[in-house]
Amino acid sequence: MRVATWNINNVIRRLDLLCSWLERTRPDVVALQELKTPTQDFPLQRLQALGYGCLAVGQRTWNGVALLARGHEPLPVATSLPGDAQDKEARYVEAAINGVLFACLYLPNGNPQPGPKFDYKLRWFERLRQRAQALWESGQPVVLMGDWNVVPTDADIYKPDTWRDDALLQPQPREAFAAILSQGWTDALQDARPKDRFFTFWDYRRKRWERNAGLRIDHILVGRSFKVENVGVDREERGRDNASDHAPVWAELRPTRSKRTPLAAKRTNEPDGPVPAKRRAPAAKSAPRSAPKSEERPEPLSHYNAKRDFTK
DNA sequence: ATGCCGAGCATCGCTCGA
Repeated sequence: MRVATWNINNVIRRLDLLCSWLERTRPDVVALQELKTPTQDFPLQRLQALGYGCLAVGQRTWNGVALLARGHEPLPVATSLPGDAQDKEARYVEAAINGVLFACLYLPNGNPQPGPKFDYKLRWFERLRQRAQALWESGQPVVLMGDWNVVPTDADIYKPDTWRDDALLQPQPREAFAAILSQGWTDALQDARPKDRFFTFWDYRRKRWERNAGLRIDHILVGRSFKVENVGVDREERGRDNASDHAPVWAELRPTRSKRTPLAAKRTNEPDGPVPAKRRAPAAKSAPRSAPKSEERPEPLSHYNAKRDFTK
């Protein structure tokens, strides 16, 4: 299963680029952020024509998130992040797709800091931490992906000192990101290719793309039901005319366990954390990089996901 | 400290993003 996240920076303006990328790379599930369009203006028909079911949560001018699923209609689970009924910004959507729970998130940027926007970022991050904890404990197959607006370490930016006062590098959001990872999630890019340095965002200003002055702020976090087989950043998308300032981040995931294992894990009270190697499925060293066959995917859990409201 | 780019809109100048 190939999953991807892309801050598209206006889905209407970027629609031709998005469709071209979908046709070339054929991801199974895509998380989009910064749609910058009301839900009713989301380009549903163009994406459906490419075989994608869509769940969009839009908003005029700013924000907006969507989940796209090739050959499936995403089953809505949540259209906002629990924990603050006053928060009206379209930054979170969750759906069950072919038996896997996907969250698409657009974390507040937080600049300038300190200030009310940074406070909002920290509160939002804490709500996300609690949500991620609940999803981890559900035992379901889960993938969290989006624009997290956090540079996890100084190795994830071209020159940290020029950004030292920026909200993306502050200790508090970095600690919040680390706290979510410590629940047991795998940071797909970091885990699969720890020696490589990836950037996912290059500011339009100061020729930062031309200078490869980038940041890694778009992340795919994978639950214990999957092994990360391959990852990448489609950098060429950032270099195109009329491009978003972010590039797509993708990961190839392979189920690690049988369809019953999440429930078995709950019965045995397995503690949170990485799954011991002996309990993983055998490493698929010779496995092809293409998407797994349908019979290798987890059993659909729609009967479970569709009826359970995770927002309560 | 500022504008640098790209975009929206209470549009020809401001705000926002990151």
